[in-house]
Amino acid sequence: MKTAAPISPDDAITPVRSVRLYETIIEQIATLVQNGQLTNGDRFPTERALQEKWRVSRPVLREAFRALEMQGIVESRPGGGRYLRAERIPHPAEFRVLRLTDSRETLLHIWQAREAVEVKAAGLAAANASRGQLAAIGRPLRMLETMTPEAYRRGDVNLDFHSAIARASGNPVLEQVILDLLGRFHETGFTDLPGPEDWTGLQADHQPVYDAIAAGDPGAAKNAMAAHFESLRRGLEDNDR
Amino acid sequence: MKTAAPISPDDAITPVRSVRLYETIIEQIATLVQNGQLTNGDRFPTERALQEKWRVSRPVLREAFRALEMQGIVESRPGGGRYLRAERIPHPAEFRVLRLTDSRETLLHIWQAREAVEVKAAGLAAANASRGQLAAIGRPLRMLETMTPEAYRRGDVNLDFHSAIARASGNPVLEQVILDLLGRFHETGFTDLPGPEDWTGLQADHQPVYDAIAAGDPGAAKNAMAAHFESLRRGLEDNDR
DNA sequence: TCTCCAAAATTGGGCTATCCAGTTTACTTA
DNA sequence: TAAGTAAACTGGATAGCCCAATTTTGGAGA
Repeated sequence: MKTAAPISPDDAITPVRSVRLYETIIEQIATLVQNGQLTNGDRFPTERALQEKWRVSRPVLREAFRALEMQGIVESRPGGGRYLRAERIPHPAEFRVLRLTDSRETLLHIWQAREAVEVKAAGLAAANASRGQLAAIGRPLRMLETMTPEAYRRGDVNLDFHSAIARASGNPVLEQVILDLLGRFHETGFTDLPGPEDWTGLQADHQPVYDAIAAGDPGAAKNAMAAHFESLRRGLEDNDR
Repeated sequence: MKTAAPISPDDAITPVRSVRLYETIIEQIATLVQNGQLTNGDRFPTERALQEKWRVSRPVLREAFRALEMQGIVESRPGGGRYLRAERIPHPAEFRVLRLTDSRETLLHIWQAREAVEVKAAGLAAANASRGQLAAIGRPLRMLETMTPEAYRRGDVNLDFHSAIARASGNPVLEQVILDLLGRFHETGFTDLPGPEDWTGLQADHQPVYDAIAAGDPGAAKNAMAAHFESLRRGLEDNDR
């Protein structure tokens, strides 16, 4: 077995991999969207129309749409046409799905990513937060004092605090990234980070962040947020789920 | 219009959406992998064999494999068969790629988000990058020396550099976030950041990042990446697309 | 017996033609 | 004018075919 390929000793050469027709079709669709000829809710031309326009067979067309369909980018309604369900067609590299092999490892990865964006957001929030946004950050902090275990278990308090800061950053892009990561973090089922007993510890972490933002000190805010992530990191590494 | 459906007043009930055949095939494949009948480098049965086994047509089979192929889960070799390129088949929900909904945000917001996450990635890459990953980072750097304006305009060189670092970070979550932001950044049409004339300037920015990663110095790598973002920020603020 | 090479079988890539079941659209009729 | 029905349209799925690339096979020659 393994009669050895004469070329590509350790497949570092790149196997040329001829371009598949369905890939070029996806690019066609992508340019269609980029040019603005098609926007979010729009209906695609019919298979038969596109088949003639791009000179490919229906099966190929369907392969391309299937791939996009599974990404939630297009929606197919039998008898009713196809509809665009995204603002843009992602870059091919983005299609590689995030494969979560080990859930504990994944948790750390999400944590790292969250730290990067949330530290940044804390700094921006300190510089930009309005009165109302500041209040939104302080609210979950005060709720921490008078709270039932069930309410805490729902994890909303912690989530509210972080998403309020994300919003106060004044950067919608950053905010969306943070919200997405928060969502994934909660999906892992890791709702009770510090243990339901020491909310005081959580508050001890959150309070300095709030104070620094309220004081309008970006450097201090970033440090406080970084310290918060650092202090909980150990708990993540030990605790098995 | 809208003769009103007795059920589902505002279609929140779920439109049943009949199951597509290719989806069931993907499930079949998934169980095949789960049962251990197929492991990572293995070769799939042929289209003809599976077609008979599962009683579906070839096009359906191909749609399923295409979808998995685009995720990098299977590899198709014309004349050579199909191969499994993953340890497991992700849950359907995981296939949804991270997509930020609102696309009309300023370049600066994306830039800020990129900085947060890419500086982090640079630090991780310095600590974790393998030989091959380091080579992948250096490659676009060398291409910068001998390049036509057209090739540059395509923006791939810059994109390759940044996505290589993202991958080298060893954090798939971070990588996905970065790829998404890179995609959005390019979508804005802002391909020629520093102007096609001073590639030397771009290289002057990129080189220190590479050097620090190659040296395995996380602190230096983060600083170099931060400097890179800072040096281009002004250009972004002035130039109105 | 072993090596090397060409012919044959295999395999994925792709196309055409056809049928089916929902969905729209258009037209007829009350 | 409104309602109902038939026709046209659209995506879902199949069958069968051809092609090019890759393997496999079977010799022929050393």
